Amino acid sequence: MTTSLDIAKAARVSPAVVSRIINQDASLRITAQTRRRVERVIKAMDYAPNTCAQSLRRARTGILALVVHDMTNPVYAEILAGAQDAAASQGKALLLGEAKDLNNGQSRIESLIGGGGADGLILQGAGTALDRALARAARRLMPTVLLQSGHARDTILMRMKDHQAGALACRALLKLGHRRIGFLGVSPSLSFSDDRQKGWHEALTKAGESPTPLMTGIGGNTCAQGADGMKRLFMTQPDLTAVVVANVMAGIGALSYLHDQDIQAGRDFSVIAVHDSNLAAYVRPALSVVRMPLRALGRGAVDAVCGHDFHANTTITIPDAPTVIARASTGPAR
Amino acid sequence: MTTSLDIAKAARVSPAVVSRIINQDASLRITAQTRRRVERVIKAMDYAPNTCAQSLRRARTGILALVVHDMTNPVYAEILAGAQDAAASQGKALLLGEAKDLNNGQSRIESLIGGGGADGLILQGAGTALDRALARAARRLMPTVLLQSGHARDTILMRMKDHQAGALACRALLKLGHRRIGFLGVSPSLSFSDDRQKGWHEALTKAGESPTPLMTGIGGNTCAQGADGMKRLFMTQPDLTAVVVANVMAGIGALSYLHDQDIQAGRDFSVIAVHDSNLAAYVRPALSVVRMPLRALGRGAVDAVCGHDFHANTTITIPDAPTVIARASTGPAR
DNA sequence: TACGTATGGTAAATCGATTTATCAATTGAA
DNA sequence: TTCAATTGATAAATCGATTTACCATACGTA
Repeated sequence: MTTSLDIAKAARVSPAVVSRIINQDASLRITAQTRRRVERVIKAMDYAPNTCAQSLRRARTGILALVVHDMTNPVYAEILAGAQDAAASQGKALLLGEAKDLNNGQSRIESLIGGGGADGLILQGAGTALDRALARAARRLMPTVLLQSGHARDTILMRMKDHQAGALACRALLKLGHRRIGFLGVSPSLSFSDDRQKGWHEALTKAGESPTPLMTGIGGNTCAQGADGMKRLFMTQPDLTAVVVANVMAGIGALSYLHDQDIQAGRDFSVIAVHDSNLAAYVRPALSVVRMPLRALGRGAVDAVCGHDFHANTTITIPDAPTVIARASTGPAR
Repeated sequence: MTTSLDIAKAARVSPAVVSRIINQDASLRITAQTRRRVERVIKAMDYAPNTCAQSLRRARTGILALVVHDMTNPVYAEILAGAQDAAASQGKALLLGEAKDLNNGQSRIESLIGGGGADGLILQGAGTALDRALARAARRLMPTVLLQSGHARDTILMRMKDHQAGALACRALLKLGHRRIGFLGVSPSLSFSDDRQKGWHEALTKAGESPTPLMTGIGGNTCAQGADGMKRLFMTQPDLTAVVVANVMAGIGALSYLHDQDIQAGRDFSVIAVHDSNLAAYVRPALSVVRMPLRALGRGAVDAVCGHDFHANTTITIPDAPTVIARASTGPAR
């Protein structure tokens, strides 16, 4: 590898000059001639500073670690895309990890986080003991943001308006005349799912209904879980005419179950899910949704971690309001 | 941050001992007592070696760079997941980048790649000038793998059996009695899409048909592009009774178009797409597909990059054969 | 006693870039 | 002419871990 010393020798200057030119040190006074000479050598030898040496010296790497719980899920992929987007504009790179690969400090990403290999950590959907251990290890070293759920001292929790999303979804169905409206959550242990459920509960209550636990079920965040959840919910509560599904993938799964039962979504039964995805628009019947600011969430996390004003032990809620997008899977109650 | 010197002082040994204990140097002879003392201090002070210093000294980082062309696409997300999986078992971490964020060496991920911040590079769907520049910058420094398409000296091209996939899809339709079978590619500039088309072409020709360019169209890799492509294909070639779609997302889009035209997929018209996705099984009608070894592709790329036997300037084809999964979107020709 | 050989460690160079303090030479002013 | 200030750079310390070569001391043996 070409080093700054190689450049320095070839350009007949000291490594200090090379470094200061590359880093645009304004206090460096040299003749235009010398500057040109060095710049020409840098280009000719295709020199790029060794980033490890740089990071060691400067004590920052320009890398942010992001750990997610299943990157193949389009919903989380969207958050990831938002984070990547913001990272790129902040001049940072993203180190990506799967929560399931965490291994008590043995995995490479954990060593990197524990050993100053990243400038910040974003942890999505924290919940397990390993998540907690990672957050604990990171928070002393670098700004740490928990996305959507979880809590640990000295970190920021970043969330969306989940309560409002649940309420909006439910109100959209109420407006169509539905009264018996069920709820399919992601998982009861996840606070954001819980908040959506509370929103649903509140909207129903305000409308004069009395929601019961029997009207709720677990739909997960995959099509398979959603189909299964819909089936179970129907068994316990056959009189429902509509349902709020807390995750769009589960919503698509719910639609598939209805289709297989010859129940026509949008006419015989209504489904609305939380999170948009371009998929929701292309399944048939098209799935009505409450769009959430997923990209903004990812972006916000990166900005918070990079920002000079990192305030630990706070909760940040992305201000963008959830918006209802009515498609064919919702229709008037009969 | 705690350094090895801090540990050394607290345990009354030299930093050399600390390092050699942590790295399990077999040639280190010390009393069990000393070893315990050091280990206790390491644990008590929660010491983790600085990874930048480590990487600088050892000239390897334990990081692999992976640059993709749209991580929100479930198909590429699957490759990503395979890569992450293999990386984790190799004890590596993944640095993730979007091709669209490449910026002529200005982005952080490019500096890292150019400056030895990664041990290898995997570039998915290379095609643009920036892709080429990145591959050129990387290949001297580290093992570089191009996934699915692209070419650059001193790199490995890793691909799947795309020709076979196209042929299998087409043959599945032929077996159902279809003769007028169209093809919706991803983009003509992508070699893997082209190979699938060649497979389709060959299968049709062998069956005694004479495929023409008018029977092909562009479907991209999103639902929107697929719906649009299906529409155009119908306009130019209204006598088709079935179509092979080169990408599953585009396939879902095609289904949506058919639905909106009151054409019942599986009965009036058949659709089979390349790539499985759990979505394909949950749209209605369920989409028939040719499943490709996407995870194996991602895994293979990581293994190739990490392997001791990196042979540049070769093409590796993932041996797993594509398999047809017949669902409801394909049916007998009428 | 003298010599070889384990035993239990340590000293110091090194990886490559950054950065502060410093220095020689030149210019300008009094 | 002499002192101060500016110009155009450089020397050397530093970041933190790794690793090679080496060094005391104690032990066993002839």
